[in-house]
Amino acid sequence: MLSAIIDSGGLGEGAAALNKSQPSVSRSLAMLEKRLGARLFEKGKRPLRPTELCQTLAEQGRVVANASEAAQTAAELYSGGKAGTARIAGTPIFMDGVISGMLASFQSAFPDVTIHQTYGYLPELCEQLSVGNIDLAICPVKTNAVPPKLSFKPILRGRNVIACAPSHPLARKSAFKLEDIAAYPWIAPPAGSPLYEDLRMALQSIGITDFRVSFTGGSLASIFSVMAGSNSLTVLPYSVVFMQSTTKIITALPVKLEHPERELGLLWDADRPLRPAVKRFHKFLEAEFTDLAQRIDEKGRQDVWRR
Amino acid sequence: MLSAIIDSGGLGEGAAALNKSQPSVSRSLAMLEKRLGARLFEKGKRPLRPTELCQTLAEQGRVVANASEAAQTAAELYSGGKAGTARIAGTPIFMDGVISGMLASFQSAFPDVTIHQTYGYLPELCEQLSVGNIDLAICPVKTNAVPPKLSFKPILRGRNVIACAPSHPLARKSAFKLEDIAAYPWIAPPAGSPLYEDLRMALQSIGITDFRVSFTGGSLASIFSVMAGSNSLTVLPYSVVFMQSTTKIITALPVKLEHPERELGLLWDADRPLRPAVKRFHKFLEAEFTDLAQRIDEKGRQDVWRR
DNA sequence: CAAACAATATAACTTGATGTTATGAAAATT
DNA sequence: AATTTTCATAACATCAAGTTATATTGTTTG
Repeated sequence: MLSAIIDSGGLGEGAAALNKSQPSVSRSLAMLEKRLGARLFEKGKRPLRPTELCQTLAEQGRVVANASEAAQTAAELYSGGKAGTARIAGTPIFMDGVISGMLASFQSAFPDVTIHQTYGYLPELCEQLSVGNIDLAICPVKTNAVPPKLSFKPILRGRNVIACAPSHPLARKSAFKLEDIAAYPWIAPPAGSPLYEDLRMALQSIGITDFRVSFTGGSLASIFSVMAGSNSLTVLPYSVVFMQSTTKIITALPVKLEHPERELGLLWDADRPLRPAVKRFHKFLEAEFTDLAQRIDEKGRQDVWRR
Repeated sequence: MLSAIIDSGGLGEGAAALNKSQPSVSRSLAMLEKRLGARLFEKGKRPLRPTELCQTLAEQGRVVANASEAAQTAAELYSGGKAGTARIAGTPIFMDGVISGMLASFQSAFPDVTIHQTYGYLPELCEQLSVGNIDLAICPVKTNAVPPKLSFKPILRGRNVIACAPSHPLARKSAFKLEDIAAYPWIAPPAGSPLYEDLRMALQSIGITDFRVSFTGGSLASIFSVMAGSNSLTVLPYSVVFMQSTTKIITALPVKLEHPERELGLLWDADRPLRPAVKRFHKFLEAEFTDLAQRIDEKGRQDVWRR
């Protein structure tokens, strides 16, 4: 109040700056003077002149006002989801292959939001969610088997493809027979992962039951490296392949695999209120994925399901 | 409040630290949470765990609390007269010769009090006081002619002596006749000063009417210098000579001069309330002078008025 | 210097945050 | 399961601080 009066050069204008009425400020001043037992503005001077004590107090007041304002903006940022923390987790391949790219643009849009990322498969994710260690999970889920007590929001239809390096012999042929595929070694996802099951199932669906696994257990980065330096094949979600379309590190073979009955989606604990930053990230992902889904559809029709 | 709760590790103890009741703090917290639309402490956890937002707000709160405390101590220092400003003025010889020494000890006792010192003679001092440019004047005043509208507090009886360097011929004689004095040149105080009148009057009182002025118009420091390098004499308040007794720069001749009908005293505007720092200085000077007066009396009886 | 103007102080009233004590509810501990 | 500790709620009192209307005071001006 004191600094407002001093800076604006009058009691009335100071009051206006504070969004208060003039009498209110006048009385507050009088009360403070009484409490201090000292004048804050010199008596009987009409361009109000602050006393020594008033200057000193006003200085501290400015500090208070600044901190108060900082607190308010902090609270607003937080409430708006523009600041804070979101603890997310998901299956490694999706996180590395799809989410990480979106994270980059989220971070540049909301630099004050801290993202804590961890990895896990469905059972562990559910556990972490209900314990409260994470806020949001991104995970493929069987549509008819959403875990109880958790909310699920599907964001992408699950569609797997056979992936290989762009330099792979099959990738360069315009057409090939399914039997040709069997000749190449396979990179298998980690044994416990749903993708591993997908791999078996997918190959079975196109008649391949006996396949040679040349590499297993690595994360996406390893898979990319191995694939680039060999003629290996693997099964990956098409979204992961799609996200790499600019880098030309990986490509999809035009083979129609059977769809697993799963959808990529967001999971969270229905009982826990989502913090604003989490909500913001949630919304962001949804938007990104609705956009992505459409682009995937188009490109997928061209490249993979063209026959 | 938030930082108190966090630091003391509990709502109840936090309340105690704030000198408030536990329910009061509890409710304030609840209201703030409602206003923010966000929790400040995690739900249903008994060692209360602050949320992210709470930590952020508590940080700003600490800033506010510190500034608030700083303001309080500043106000207390000010009210106690231990901080602030005192604008004082007085006749040059007294200020330089007597007050300056006391100022030193006042400053070391109250380092946060700023002293603004100026010089002037009675009419100007009165003007400055009533205009409000100074808070306190230290000045010899005719006891029966205290200026109207001003308060006066006498602090030292006016007694002038003939002063000279310790090396002066007269100072080394155990006894001398008054006629001997006439032989030496005189240092005269500034023409307008009361001391100049005193000089004339004093010499007249001991029968000297015709005297030679060798130096005039200088401040006390000049007078000391001139006196040290010559056989000059001058008339000074005994208190000024006394204050130099440790430095042995100057000494008083054992000649009884007629007392001027003036007393050194403090002057201030009765209509203006004295600021605490001024009051403090006022009190300090009074104490110093009651002490000084006694010591002066003793030493004066020995050295000057011994016959 | 009185009149006019502008700025501040006061009066009277309302409101809401914050204080209290008493007591209920819920986590944590034994 | 019982006990203890800790926090939340209820009911009420108080006071700072908000309001509008109006008086007072300091400054400016004809």
